[in-house]
Amino acid sequence: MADVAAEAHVSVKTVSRVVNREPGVRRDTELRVRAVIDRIGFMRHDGARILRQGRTQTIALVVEDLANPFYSQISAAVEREARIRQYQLITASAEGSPTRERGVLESLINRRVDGLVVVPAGERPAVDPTVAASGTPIVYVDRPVRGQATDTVISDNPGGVRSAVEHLVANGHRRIALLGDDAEFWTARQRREAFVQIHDALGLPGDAKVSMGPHTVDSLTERLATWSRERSPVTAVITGNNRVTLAALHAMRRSGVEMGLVGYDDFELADLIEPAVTVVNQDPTSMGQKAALQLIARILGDESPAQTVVMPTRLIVRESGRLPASRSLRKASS
Amino acid sequence: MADVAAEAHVSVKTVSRVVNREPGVRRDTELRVRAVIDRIGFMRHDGARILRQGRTQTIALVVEDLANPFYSQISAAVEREARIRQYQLITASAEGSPTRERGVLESLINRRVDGLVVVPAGERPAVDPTVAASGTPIVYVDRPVRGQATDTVISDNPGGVRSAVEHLVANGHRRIALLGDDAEFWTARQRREAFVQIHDALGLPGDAKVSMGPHTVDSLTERLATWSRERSPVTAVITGNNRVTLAALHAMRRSGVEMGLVGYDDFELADLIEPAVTVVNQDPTSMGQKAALQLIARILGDESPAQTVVMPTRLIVRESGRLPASRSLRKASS
DNA sequence: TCAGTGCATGACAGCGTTGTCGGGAAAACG
DNA sequence: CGTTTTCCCGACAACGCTGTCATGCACTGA
Repeated sequence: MADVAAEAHVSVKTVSRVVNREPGVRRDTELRVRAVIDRIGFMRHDGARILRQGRTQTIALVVEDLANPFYSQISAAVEREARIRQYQLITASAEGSPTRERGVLESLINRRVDGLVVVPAGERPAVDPTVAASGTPIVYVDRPVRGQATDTVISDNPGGVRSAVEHLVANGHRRIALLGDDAEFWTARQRREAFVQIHDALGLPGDAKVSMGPHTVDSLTERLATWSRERSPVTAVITGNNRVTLAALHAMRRSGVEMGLVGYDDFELADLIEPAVTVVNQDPTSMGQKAALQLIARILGDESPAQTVVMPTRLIVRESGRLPASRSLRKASS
Repeated sequence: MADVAAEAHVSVKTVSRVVNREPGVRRDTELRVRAVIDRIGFMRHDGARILRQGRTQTIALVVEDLANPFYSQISAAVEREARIRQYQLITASAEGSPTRERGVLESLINRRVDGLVVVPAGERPAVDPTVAASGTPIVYVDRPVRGQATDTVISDNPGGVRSAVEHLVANGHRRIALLGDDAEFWTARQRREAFVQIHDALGLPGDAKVSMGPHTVDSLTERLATWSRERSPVTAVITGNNRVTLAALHAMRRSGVEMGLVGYDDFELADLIEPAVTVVNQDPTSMGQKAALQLIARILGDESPAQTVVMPTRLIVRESGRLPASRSLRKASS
């Protein structure tokens, strides 16, 4: 900027004014400055600008695994909202480790990001004290965090589970089991509790059968085989998220057991496998968008009380929820 | 930092030394400083540090659509390599628009990111002049860019297409067509050219049939119907990428035509749909990793000539490449 | 005892901007 | 024509940190 100033015979401040389109520069001076800028290819150094102004116009997103479609959709949505509002997005993944998450958060706060969208890793005692102390606005997504009230966007897990169970029941299933993901995850636990509660509320026979992860195709194959060999066999399972659904589908294919299935999380091609998989769809795009908007509102000074937004889920009915018998009927008639 | 210095009765420089674990601080001074740091919750302001040191320890990734699994895998890989080496990753999406891409790049350079990994959008005349002028190292992924030599990581499109065609031919197919994506994409064009060339080289009957995108399920349904009604009908198609594969699968399901299929890009559950889809697998994770490593090498001063890395593809043989007849045989015998 | 050596520490400048303020010239006004 | 207002513009400091260099002190060896 000093170079430009020298070349154009003005002060750095005037160059600054031109670059930022501030008023108070005569037309011809502006043109002169612009000419020099173009000639020597000057580009404003935003680092210095940030240091001076105290705002980074950057938000950060911390997730577990960017390659998981659920998170990548959230990520795409957050990036989009941020970009539209002139914020840049730093994405970081904690790979599910609270330790790494701590480090990542610290580093982001050192950078003075204006705000954070976080899918908290594993079990956490409370809002991270580092973050809390920094005063950086933060919005949690998918899983809440214990401790003082914070903005949170989660999806309606009990509602989703209920819709799944009710759908199976409506299709004649009575012995329904849950294949949850690792109970370390809050969502997995919440879905488990909802399942047990609804199972009992509906007066389904026996105790609610639940198997929590982590699952492998092998372990699931065995599990399903066991369940289907019981005196009153399980006829349908609900899978706790996209990972489990995938593994369960493989296990079913391998072992040949035919069970009803409702998966948590929609996925591409769910309608093309046989039978087409009925799912509880969470809307990660909306969740990401909602979180980003809420965060930016906070950054812009919104002081209203912390808010927990519960996003509705939607049951996408395909075929896997029917009784195997009725599925064959459909096939024959089509 | 000044506050800490005052409280601890040392100079800011000493605080700086402690914070950065520089040598030359007596043990007791260090402890005193640390105590103050903890007490008042000081956190280093990396913005200022960056301004002083000239290095941002940040790289940026520009892709088309973060929600597309192909890009989200690249993104996850780049983030991982970056994080391991203490770089942060800014992710930005250009949504396929060269204009937006220009803006995004400019903004990233203003931030003085240390390097860029870019999946260039659409058609581009050459290396972006803004970027070129800034001297920021850049690595292109998935598609090269015309103009001066630059580091590029692409996958072996001709090889991938050849393996697909050969596989289909080996399974008895002769009338093979290509469903490419939008010819605006370099990869789509390259795969088309490879297809035509191999088609002719193998002496397959007739002209190589090609239909480029953008495709919809509707348009594909019609296209496939037309092809299968010809005097010598097309018996197998190759789809140009994951998007097209998905649409084609839906179209096939809807129209009931039975054709051989080899898809470009592997996808989850490809093995569970009926018939299991044979694919040409590119390895986005390796591509992202390779690109990140190359970029960081450049940042660290690697001056060797620009390099184009061609990543091999791998044909994952499942069932969709067989002739429909032999597929039924398999089903009956299993 | 004195010069020489090494270590711990501090003063200072400067990274590239922008906010504040003040000054001078031109324009407007009485 | 003198005075006030308006408009442009520049000087300067400061954002928070770190690299350089200087300083002072303790210790060593002759």
